[in-house]
Amino acid sequence: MSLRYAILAILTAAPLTGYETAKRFEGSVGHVWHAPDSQIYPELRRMEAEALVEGREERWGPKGTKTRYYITESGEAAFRSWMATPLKYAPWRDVAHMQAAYFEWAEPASVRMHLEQHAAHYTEQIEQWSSQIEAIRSHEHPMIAARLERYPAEQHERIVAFKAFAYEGLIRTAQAEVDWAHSGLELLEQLDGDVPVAEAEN
Amino acid sequence: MSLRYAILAILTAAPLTGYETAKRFEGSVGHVWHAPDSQIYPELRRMEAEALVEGREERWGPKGTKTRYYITESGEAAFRSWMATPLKYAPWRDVAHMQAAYFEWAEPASVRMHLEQHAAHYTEQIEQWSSQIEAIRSHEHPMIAARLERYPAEQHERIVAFKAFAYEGLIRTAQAEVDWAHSGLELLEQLDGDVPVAEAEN
DNA sequence: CGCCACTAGCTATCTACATAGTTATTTGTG
DNA sequence: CACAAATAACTATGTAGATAGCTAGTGGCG
Repeated sequence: MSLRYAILAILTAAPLTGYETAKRFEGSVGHVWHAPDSQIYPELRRMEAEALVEGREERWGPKGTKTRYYITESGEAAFRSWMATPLKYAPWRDVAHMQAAYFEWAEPASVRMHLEQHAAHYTEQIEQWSSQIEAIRSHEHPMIAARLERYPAEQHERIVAFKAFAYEGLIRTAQAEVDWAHSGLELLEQLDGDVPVAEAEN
Repeated sequence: MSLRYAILAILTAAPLTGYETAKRFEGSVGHVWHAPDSQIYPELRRMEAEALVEGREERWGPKGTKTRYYITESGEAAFRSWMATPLKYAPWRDVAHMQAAYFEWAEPASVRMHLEQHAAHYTEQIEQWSSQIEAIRSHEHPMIAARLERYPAEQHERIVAFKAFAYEGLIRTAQAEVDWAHSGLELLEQLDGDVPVAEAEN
């Protein structure tokens, strides 16, 4: 159900075609929420059936047509109501930590590989999120620019502040993952001394 | 596919019936990995078909029978091979942070509710994981005790260290979530001054 | 002896999501 | 003009997982 609200959220900034929506989920929004186009097209049609969005046919060249989806009053209301409802937190499921609990079954070199991979993955995420924050704060981010144009100036501070805040949270948790991986590498050295770099299996 | 390896992991400590396996995923293991019994029974049968586990029929009272699953050589090999293979990190999908990015659509009281809920949720998780760590370090944890009995004393340190390490990672990230929520409450006060507690919708 | 909680095992349905296609049109490049 | 790349929209299949149900035997208690 969250995909629906993610779509409503980006449609509050600008009306989009299915294709454009999918591109958003591949690009900037994809750093926070990911969805393939095969989910987006049917979801948009379901949302239209429920009158949360309105699809308007547009000419596309001499022969083709495309549908641009506009958020409706009742779509905005649904989004607002979701924003006022407590989230339910899903039961835990984290492969990396589950696997770490059984590291005694891995070669020390594999443990090192996993921990280095973990740190590298989250370090890269931090870099991407950080550059998103910069673009948001400077209003250079195209989605933010489009959004700010639609809303009165007195709301701009809030809009920018909350978006930056969301990304800051992702960075905080990612940093905790990196720190954890590093502390794991220290633990590994303590247990086994200098561990060689793994040769990859597969 | 990860459920399969989570099951193999706990079967390395002791052979279990489907029912016992499901109970593990409700209880202590459930703090790291969750799965309902409706997934576990068919998965165990698939694993038996692939010879990763061996099911042995046991008498259960005068009339009933139950099946106890034992990990096989090839099951251990599959687990070890998984432990040597790099994980693939799934694309990001986090409802709480996605929602936070659009907090300008919520009443200040709702924002406060969400942030307080977020902090409370992860604070509770931290408490549960902390008590797990204590039980692991003191060898009081029943799963750990069973496991240590099966493995030679020189491996005990590794087994305990990695399990505690895994939980420490969960605690670190959860603490980052709590800190983030608190920084959000500060931001909210900065933007709106004193915000009243929300009345729940629904 | 009747009742109930627990143990045991299983099924059915639905949604979310991943993966991997297909078709056709437009637009820019050599 | 041929061709590639991008745009647009859609489908099909499979797995993971959530939710909710079912049947039936066991063992203890009043």
